[in-house]
Amino acid sequence: MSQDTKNPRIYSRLQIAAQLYRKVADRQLVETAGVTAPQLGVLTRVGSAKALNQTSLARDLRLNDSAITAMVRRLIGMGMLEKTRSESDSRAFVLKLTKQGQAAIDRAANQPIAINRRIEDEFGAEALLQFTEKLNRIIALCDEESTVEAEG
Amino acid sequence: MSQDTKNPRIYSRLQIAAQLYRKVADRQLVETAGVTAPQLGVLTRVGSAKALNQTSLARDLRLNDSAITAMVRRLIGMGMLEKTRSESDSRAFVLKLTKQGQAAIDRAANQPIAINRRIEDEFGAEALLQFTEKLNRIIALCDEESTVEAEG
DNA sequence: GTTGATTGTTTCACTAGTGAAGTATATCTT
DNA sequence: AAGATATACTTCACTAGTGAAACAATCAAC
Repeated sequence: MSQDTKNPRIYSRLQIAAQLYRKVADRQLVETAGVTAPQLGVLTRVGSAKALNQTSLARDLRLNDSAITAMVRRLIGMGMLEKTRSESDSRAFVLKLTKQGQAAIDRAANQPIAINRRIEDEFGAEALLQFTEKLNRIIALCDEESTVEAEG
Repeated sequence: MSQDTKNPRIYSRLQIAAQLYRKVADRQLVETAGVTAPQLGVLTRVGSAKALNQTSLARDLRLNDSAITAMVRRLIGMGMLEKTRSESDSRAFVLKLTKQGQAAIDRAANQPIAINRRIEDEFGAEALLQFTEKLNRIIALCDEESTVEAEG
């Protein structure tokens, strides 16, 4: 009835969906691959790049630098990742998968988790595309809104 | 090319959209109302209920109890919320808004934040409805997936 | 070739969430 | 009425993110 019941609906639904999806995906991924979803995201990106540093990784994943610092620390602790000083730039590190890290990616690739399957099947290719299109639109609008604030 | 590029797309887009949306909404809300988006969510729910306890609040917001414990502690510290032992059940607390808490809600209601406006306008009523419908579908599928795991 | 700005990373203090384990009170069951 | 079970809440240890401030290395300008 108030404006409240209209506006927050999309915001809070989005938050709930994202949180729940992460929770379920985490549970299934930890089971099959031994890593969480965000961790797999990092490993995958590192694996598909040659000589990636943390700043680029942050940009790719749209996280800030300190999130990456923490993430990388954890993954190194788990023996999934290695970090060596870059030869060309001695401020930077070069990230590399360990055998274990690669193995985690492989496990995840070989046994795709149920929830992803489920959502894909339910939605179908077209609806999926349409949906991600809208997510991209939201991302773009948030980006605009940020830069407007920063400038104005 | 691999399954990787198809599956994670929706998951990671959803995470990025939710995170970014929260970030921008937080920034704007803190400015206008002096609270974050999750905090406003709690205040709003408390304000619209008569005699709410923490467990019901947790259910309503789809959070677990410990998240509520922490959230409520913060809001009490900010002087937005009050907590008194329930008369009918002495395990439970009854949550109530302070004048300050009500004022925060009012400010948020009177000056709706830009990003919500922006997204609503861009999408239009119908697309918005369709979009939240799909978010609800994801939520439902995650719920199913959880109960399947728990039982099976 | 110093000087100044930019870049890569870390640290710190914070919000916000999860899950497991614990404590107290209520509620059944008999 | 006692004992078992359920409910309300807290605590703890954790993941995952933000933003601001610091530091060192690099790059541009002069």
